[in-house]
Amino acid sequence: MGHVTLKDVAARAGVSYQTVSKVLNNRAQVTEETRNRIWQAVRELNYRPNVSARNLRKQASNLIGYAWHYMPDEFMQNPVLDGFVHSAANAAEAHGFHLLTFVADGGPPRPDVYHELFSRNQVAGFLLADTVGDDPRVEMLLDEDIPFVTFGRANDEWDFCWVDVDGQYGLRMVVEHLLQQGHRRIGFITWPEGSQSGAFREAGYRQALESCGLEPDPQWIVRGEHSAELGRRGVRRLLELPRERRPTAIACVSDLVAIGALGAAAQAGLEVGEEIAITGFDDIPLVQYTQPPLTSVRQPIDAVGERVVDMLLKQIQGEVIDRKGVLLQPELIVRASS
Amino acid sequence: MGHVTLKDVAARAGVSYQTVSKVLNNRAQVTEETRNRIWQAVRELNYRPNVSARNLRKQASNLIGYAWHYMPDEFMQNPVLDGFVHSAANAAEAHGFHLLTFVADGGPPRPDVYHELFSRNQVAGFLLADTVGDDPRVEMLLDEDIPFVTFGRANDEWDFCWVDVDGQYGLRMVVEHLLQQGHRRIGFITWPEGSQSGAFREAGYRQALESCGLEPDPQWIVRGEHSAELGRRGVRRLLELPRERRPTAIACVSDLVAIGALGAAAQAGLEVGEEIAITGFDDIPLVQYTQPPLTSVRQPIDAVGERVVDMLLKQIQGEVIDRKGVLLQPELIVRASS
DNA sequence: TTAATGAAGGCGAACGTTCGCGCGAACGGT
DNA sequence: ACCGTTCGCGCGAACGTTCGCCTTCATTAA
Repeated sequence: MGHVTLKDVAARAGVSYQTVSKVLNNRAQVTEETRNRIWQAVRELNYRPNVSARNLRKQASNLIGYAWHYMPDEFMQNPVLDGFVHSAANAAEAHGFHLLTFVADGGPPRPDVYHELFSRNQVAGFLLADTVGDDPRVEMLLDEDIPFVTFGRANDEWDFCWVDVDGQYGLRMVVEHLLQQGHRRIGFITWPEGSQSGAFREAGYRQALESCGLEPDPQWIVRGEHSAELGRRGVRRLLELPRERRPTAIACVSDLVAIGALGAAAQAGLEVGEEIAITGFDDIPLVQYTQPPLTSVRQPIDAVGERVVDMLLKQIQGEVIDRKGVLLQPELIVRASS
Repeated sequence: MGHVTLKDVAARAGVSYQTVSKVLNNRAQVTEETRNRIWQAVRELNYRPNVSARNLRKQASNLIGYAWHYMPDEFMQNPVLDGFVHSAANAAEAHGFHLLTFVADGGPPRPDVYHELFSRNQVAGFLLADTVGDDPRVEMLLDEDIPFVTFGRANDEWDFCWVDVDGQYGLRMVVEHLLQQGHRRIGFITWPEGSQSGAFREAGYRQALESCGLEPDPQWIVRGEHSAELGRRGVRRLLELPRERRPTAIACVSDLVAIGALGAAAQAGLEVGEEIAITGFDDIPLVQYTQPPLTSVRQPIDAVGERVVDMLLKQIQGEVIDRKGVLLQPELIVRASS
């Protein structure tokens, strides 16, 4: 048989199909007995509501759009984002929503892709990751009053919902840990200026040093595009410094960078964890297996997914959001590299 | 203003709304002039069709389900699958379809998740990756006559659509290349018996050796679960063999395994590429940057995505599929490790 | 007895499309 | 002038829901 509809169920239960609908949605005043009859018919016929019909009638959608920002030239996919999508999808499914993922090569997708999806009523809102400072997508979504939540902050002057992990706190923990290990000259290999999360992490680095009365030598900071190569280059450059200014510990802005750094340090004949300390950020699964295992900062990625979906669904349902920005605290994972 | 519907467009163009629909779907007999009027009204009002209404009426869906099989404990995500999803999503979008991704922790999702999604008319069909031999999902989908295509083969006795990369050919190329480099004792580090794609690759390994008159020593084959650790263990074990039986080249079943092998060989004081050859499979982006860069086999992943979507859409539209199984040929990428 | 109350469930309409049929006008041929 | 044909477009219906209102009937209180 083709599709089972409300009418089929109603016929079998001996009621009108609208009543069946009400029972299924718990907004019915019916006797216990008819309710049971209806549920039994539902089970016997294996009825499943038609999503399109429901969405059409309710002028809604049970889909959440997420642009999967794929970069084939990137050396390694971003496990943090993978974890984010996964937890967000899980959280959404718990509320009867699903993730519609669309893709874009190279840069982030153009705002009109979002607009199109929304105005066709295909999705009820969006989740954004890797936003940039003045992200045109955020601007458009805000303008058009389309529900969305970002993972990561953007332009501070815009008033929208975001969830982020406190990178400043994360790096402060890292550096405080290194200081506690006795290190006094601590390098930092990071992204170019202009990166917002880079700036937060750098602030944490400086803050920890300064609260200890130390001023970071400008030469201790090496910048470059996100890659393992940056880590290698950074270590080489830091090791070239004269002995009395040479860092004994190096904090890296990400695990990927730290992996490069690990390699370069080993190549330079240094035993990481003994003669030099190296740390990462993100705690990707790989770093448990590096030689030596890497000290890193774990992002509470499941919590991020839940909060993000929670806020988005509230927006979609038109509720007021009490706290538009949510900052979650990461966790320091100390391993043998420091 | 709220949503612009066909009626709004029709009012502005001075025609009935059904005519607008026909014009937009190119099934109208109308004068050039009214067609233009209608299109102009569409543009002026920025009309976008309502997906739910369309799907409801057409008894269809513009979504393709894909279960994103996430394994947090896995050391490294699978870049091949990422590439697959990306290319499939791209191909789908070119035909007005989108990917609905749902998730499952640990193992593959239960068949009833698929069934549910389909019977609610949420999706029109499915894409499956990492299928296993007697995959219960495949069995169910076949039983229920739900459109789907798999990336990778399953039980040979079932008659369904699949696209796969010829791993046997891939490993034959690898081993032939190694033979050509003068190697005569070639090891193979692979997955446990029972893995289907493992079996194909192993067949290629054997075939190449045998066509050269060599018989593989059983000790040259090391098996274990997919991990970098397997590579390390494999190399150690192979290097323990007496000198005259010790392989001078080692083919690994995947890049991940090869990365472990690379590390263990270096640790044993061997210069990879000179004193020993090591190869991988998949050509993940990372292996361009290993020390030394890894010889690998590149899967034609874009082609896979396109074929898969193509076959699925044909099924959805009820066309007959001429060739149910498609085997695509990979490419050998020779780098310094061999 | 009667009117008010409330519970149980039916009914009509609407959400925005697509699709087949039908109708009037124009047109060409006899 | 008449008839068949084609063109251009309108009309009604249907897809499967949800939602508010209405009807029916039994119960209760005055």
